[in-house]
Formats: sequence, structure tokens, C-alpha cells
Amino acid sequence: MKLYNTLTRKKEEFKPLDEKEVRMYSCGPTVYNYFHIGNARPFIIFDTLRRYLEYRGYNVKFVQNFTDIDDKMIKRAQEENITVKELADKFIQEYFVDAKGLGIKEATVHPRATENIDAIIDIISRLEKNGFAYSVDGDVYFSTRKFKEYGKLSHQSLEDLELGSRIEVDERKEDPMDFVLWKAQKPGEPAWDSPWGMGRPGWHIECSAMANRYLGDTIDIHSGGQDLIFPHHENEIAQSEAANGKPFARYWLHNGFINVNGEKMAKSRGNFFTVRDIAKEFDYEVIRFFMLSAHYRSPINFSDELLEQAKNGLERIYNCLENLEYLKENAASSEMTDDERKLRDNFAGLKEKFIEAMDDDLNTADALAAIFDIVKETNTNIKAGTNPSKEIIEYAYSLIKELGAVLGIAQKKQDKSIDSEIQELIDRRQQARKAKDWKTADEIRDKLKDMGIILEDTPQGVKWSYRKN
RNA sequence: GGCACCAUAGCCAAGUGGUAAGGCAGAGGUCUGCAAAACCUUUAUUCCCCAGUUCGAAUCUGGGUGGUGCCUCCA
Repeated sequence: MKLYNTLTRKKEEFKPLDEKEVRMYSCGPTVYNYFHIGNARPFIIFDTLRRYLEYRGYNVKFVQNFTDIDDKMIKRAQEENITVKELADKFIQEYFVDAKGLGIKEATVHPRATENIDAIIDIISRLEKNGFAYSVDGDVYFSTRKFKEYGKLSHQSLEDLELGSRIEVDERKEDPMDFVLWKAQKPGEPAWDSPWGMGRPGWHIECSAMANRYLGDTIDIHSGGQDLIFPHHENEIAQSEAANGKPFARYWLHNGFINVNGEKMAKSRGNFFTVRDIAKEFDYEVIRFFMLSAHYRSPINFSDELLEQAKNGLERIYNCLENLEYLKENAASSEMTDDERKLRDNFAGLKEKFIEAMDDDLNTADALAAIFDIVKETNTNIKAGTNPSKEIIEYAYSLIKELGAVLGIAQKKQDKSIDSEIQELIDRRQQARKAKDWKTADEIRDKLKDMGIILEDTPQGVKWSYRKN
């Protein structure tokens, strides 16, 4: 498998340190709000990468943190008149609601910054001991000048970074590019005891500390949004490598942004949509499908129209699955015919196409195309009236399910329970149709539609389904 | 000023040297009592523009044009 590595700016063959296990760290949310559609992209993309690695047989140790202490957390908690912890607890819970809806698997570990203060203090102490950190009035800073490779991820020299810097220079820093590792407590703020006095961790250090604690000194994959390349990930590299004297992450993966009207969606711009709100209009799964329809490094636009397109595309896959379910119930023969065996070989080729696409830096758009190819083949060759065997039906069905599961889509189970009232209506409509009483038949069909049941008259009888939306 | 990225049909999008995948939407048809679903046909002689390299370029090089992001919290 090839992955584009931001560190080298090349697609590289992916080989984990341990051939069976992949250690992966992905920057998680700051839990002061529901997460927005832009935040959702890395969650979905890197969950897909994790699923694919597992599909290929790796045991994946996947760590995604919660930033549950920082300026925004404190500000929001004050506004809400609750403690920072209460705020964190609430939105961590809400995170899991949305994440579950989006088909994002739980990480192996979801560490919280506030529960790893000891690890954070430990790594800062090591930095201090190694001469990479200095303290001033209870604050602790990282000396960027001391870390010779600073800038290797963003491919900028310290000088270049400084030139464009609009940062307000804190007089107490030895260098404008130094960043804070530990912040001294301000009145009314949550704080923990440390060798430098009461205070709280800076943002960058928590990821270094937690990656180190849960995954070791050198990890395989570190991922996040492109805006984290600098300074967040650059700083993580500096911290971790200065503290441990070993390479930090071997592959750095960064997803592109979601734009609204061609502009980056961001909380600070106010042009964001929360996943929670979008999920009121569209199924969570539509959002996931939408994210997967483009390559993860490309910027994508976001609009209702695009979600509508995604919804319709996803529905095509579900229709195919439903048709297969229906055919399976009515299948007469069980063994494959020679023609069906050829079809099966054809399917196997399409599965290869899917794998090749995913192997090529997670080309989910091509992978989806492979699934659509399978759908097309299925619709064309396995259909009512041609008496397909149970074996080929099941093959096609499980293949779509299998590949869908890798992408985290097409996994919803159709509810096949039906109450007697509806069944009775369907029966009455059939009688009316038999009697060519189209008026009554259509009335019943409309009535059922209002109740959320869609009927389809297929060559082998009435097929019904709950209205998708 | 530095560093990146992008430009492919009405919309979305893959393809990165061998003659334009896939999805959505639209049109016509088959099936149907009518629908729905599905299928068939159809929708870019062409990939922002100009020049160059090449037997051959959407794909490489140079130059334009337009747009975006990072350099400050940010997915």
C-alpha cells in the first residue's frame, strides 16, 4: 500500500515497524462544541484508513485524543456557567453520538489530556533535562532554535516562518518562535500541580505525551487536517524527538479542507455546519459517503446539492442490496451455473480493482467506482426473471457488504418487520389490482406512502420498503 | 515575502505519457394498469490559456490566467 507522506512529500510504500501491528495517532477534537462537517472529514477518512488496514490483516492500535483543557474550553465553560470538566463530559458524550452515526469506530484508546497530566509533566521534564525547555514565571517554553530539524514537516526554515509571523511577541520568550509547553495558572482557571507550579498543559504537548504513553516513542502513522501541519504537528515532532531522541512518526497524513463557497469552513469564520444539524436533513451515512466520494487530500466543497447527489448515489447501492435480498428469498436453484461462475470471476476482478484503488493512497473515489461497477454487473446479470442461483446472489450480496464495510457504508439493516395493519393494506391493494380497480389500488399505495412505506410491483410480487431519507 | 495546493461534461469526480472511469442530474426507449426499481441508448474529438519536449500529453517543461490554504486558534 502506498501513502502520501507529508514529511517527504511523496507517495511511499507503507511498511509498519512491526509487520503485524500498526500504531496510529490521530488528533481528536477539542470538546467545547458539537463537531462540524470539517472536523468530521479526518475522523471519517482516518477511520476508513484504519478499517482498510484491518481489512488487510493488520492489528491497528488507533489512538485519538480529546483535548479537554484549553482556552476555548475555559471560555465556553464560563459562558455556560459550568465547570470545564462538565463541559468536556457533555461534548465527549455528544462526540460519540455523532461518531457512531457516521460509522466511525471507537479508537483503541481515547485519552483525555486532563487524565494524562502526569505523562505531560514527565515529557516536559525530560525536555527541560535535555536542554530543550526553559521556564519563566511558571510558564515553560520550548526552545525551537535548539531543535535543529525544526521545520522539516512544513518544509520551512525558522527564518521563513518568522518573516511571515503575525504572532505577538511575548517578551519573556527567548525567541519569537518558541511555543508554550506549560501555562502558569491564571485566577479561576483549572490547574494541576507541577514542578513549575500550578498550571495547565499547552496544546501541542498533550499529543506528544499521549502518543508516547499509548503508542511508544516511534509510531507508524500520525494524521490530521492540513492546518495542523504548522504549528501543531511541527511542534509535536520537535517535542517528541527532543524528548526521546528517536524519530516520532514515520508517515504523516493530512486531509484537505471542506470549503463553503470556495472558502475554508472553520469555527473562527462562522461558516460551519455541525454534523448534528446536517444529520437532521440527511442521513449520517450520506455525509460519510459524500466524504469518500473525493480523494482525501483534495479540497471539497460542501452544499445541500452535493449531499443530495451523495444521497442518491448511496441509494443506488442500497437498492441493489434490497433487490438481492428479495431475489434471495425467491431463489429457486442453489448452485451456480457456468455463466454465473464467469460473473463471479468478474466480481473477483472488481474486488481487485477496489483493493488497488485503496492501496493507492486511499483512493476512495475509485474504490466507490469499483463498488458501482459491481452494482451495475449485479443489476444487469442477477435479476428477476432469469432465475439466478442462491449461490451467486449471496456472493454478490456479501461482496458489496464486505467492501462497503471497509468504507463504512451500506451497512444498515433493512427493517423487515411489518405490522399486520400494513400487511392487510398491501393485501387489499393486491386484490384491487387483480380486479383492475386501479383507483382503490392507487389510493392504498398513496396511503402507505404517507405512512412511509414504498411499494414496488415486481414481476414476482409486491416489494415494500421504508422510505429512505 | 516564504511554503503548499487546485483548475477534467449541467453538477461531483477518477485518471499523471498511449488516445477521457464512476456517480448525480437531464433526454429518449424497454418493463409496468400507472408508478417505482432496474436495464438500454444518449450527454467532454476533449481535460483554464499559450508555447515547448515527444511518434504520441489532460498527464512532462516553461510562461500566463483564475482560485484556495498554511505561515495566528483552527480538521
